[in-house]
Amino acid sequence: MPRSKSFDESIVLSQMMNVFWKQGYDATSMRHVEKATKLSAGSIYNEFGSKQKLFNRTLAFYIKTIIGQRINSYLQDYKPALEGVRLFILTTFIDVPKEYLGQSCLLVNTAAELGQSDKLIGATIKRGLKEIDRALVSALEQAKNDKDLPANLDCQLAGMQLSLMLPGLLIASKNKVNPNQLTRIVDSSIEQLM
Amino acid sequence: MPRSKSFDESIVLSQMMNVFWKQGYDATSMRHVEKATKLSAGSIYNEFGSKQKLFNRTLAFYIKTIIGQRINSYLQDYKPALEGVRLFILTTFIDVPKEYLGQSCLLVNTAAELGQSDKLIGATIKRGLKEIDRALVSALEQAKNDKDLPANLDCQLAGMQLSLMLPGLLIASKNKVNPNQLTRIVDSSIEQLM
DNA sequence: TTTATTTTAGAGTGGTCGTTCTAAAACCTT
DNA sequence: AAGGTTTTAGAACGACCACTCTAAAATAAA
Repeated sequence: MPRSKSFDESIVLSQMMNVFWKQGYDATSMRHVEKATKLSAGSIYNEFGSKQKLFNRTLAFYIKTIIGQRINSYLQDYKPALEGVRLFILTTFIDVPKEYLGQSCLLVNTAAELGQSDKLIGATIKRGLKEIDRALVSALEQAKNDKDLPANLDCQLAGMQLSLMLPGLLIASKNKVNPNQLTRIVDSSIEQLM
Repeated sequence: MPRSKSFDESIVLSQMMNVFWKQGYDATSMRHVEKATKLSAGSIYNEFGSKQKLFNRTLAFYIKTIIGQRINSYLQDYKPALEGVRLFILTTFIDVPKEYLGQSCLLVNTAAELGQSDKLIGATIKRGLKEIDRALVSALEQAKNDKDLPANLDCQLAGMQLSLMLPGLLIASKNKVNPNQLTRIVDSSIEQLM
């Protein structure tokens, strides 16, 4: 009978997530990955097949855990729903868990870095972006039901409008624009929906 | 007396611009640059010193020419000013000159790819972003003077809000979101200022 | 035409990339 | 404990990276 694996996959994925998140796809070499996971290249290739597939798995893991958790916290049952929307957006660039601070968002980073140039990864990106969008829209609809937003608001449009701000917020925050200023922009964007 | 150079700098810069614009900084090797400019590595290093400096010069050239031209066309004396603002934003993802189609914006791409990780280039990015912001704000102020925007509008805030949309629009457009939908978002964002 | 100076082409540098290979170590069943 | 199988570590692979070097070609003054 075979020897059993010595590593826990979700731990490894979360270690890889940190490396890719900090440095991006291209700038992260397999040497970096080896170091971060304390596995050797052989084991990694055995398990994941290629750097591309490895990254794709990592990105999917990120969407499921990091983004999924924020969706759960702020866009699922948060009351009032509109405040949840606000917090969801703000937490893209403030109140980031200490260990991830300044790393912005892996999904958006990747969307900007790789775009549709890589088909496999591109599909994962698209799925992630759509997930955010859907959650935002449904939270806005909830807020509309709660009479916090006007009855004639096009939530689909408003949701896309808000999700469209995320990349800009991340880039601005990366370039050291004052977070208070960014918060004011978010607040005023939400107010304009009312 | 020395032999004179056989190339025109602004032609070379515009050739380099195309390569970097299409592929990004990391993905572009000196071989690519050699091929695009039809110069050899030696000449390029003679003239620019390093890949980093070369890219920085190219990015500055892009800001001066491509972005500068769009600022001139739409944010300087365009009447009505508010329509100029609208067109400036829309032309980030539609009506792009054929030869640049689908390349999105080199400045924003770079801001996302390199962020503040490279100091030299980071400074150029910051300068470029600020230039766009300033031009947008002053066009909004013009529109306010023309009574197309309410007198109590905070143009500074509104300008940042609009410029913050640009990265998101580019990423969405890169990921094949319907341009008509994006146009509707831009229009509704501008209407919300009124 | 000669001479001084610069630009040029392109081979060559050491280093790092993603990936593969190999053989020893580790594990589970019998 | 022995045998069969897998995982593992780490060396090794060819390819390509940014960059440098060298010597020939090109130029413009004398």
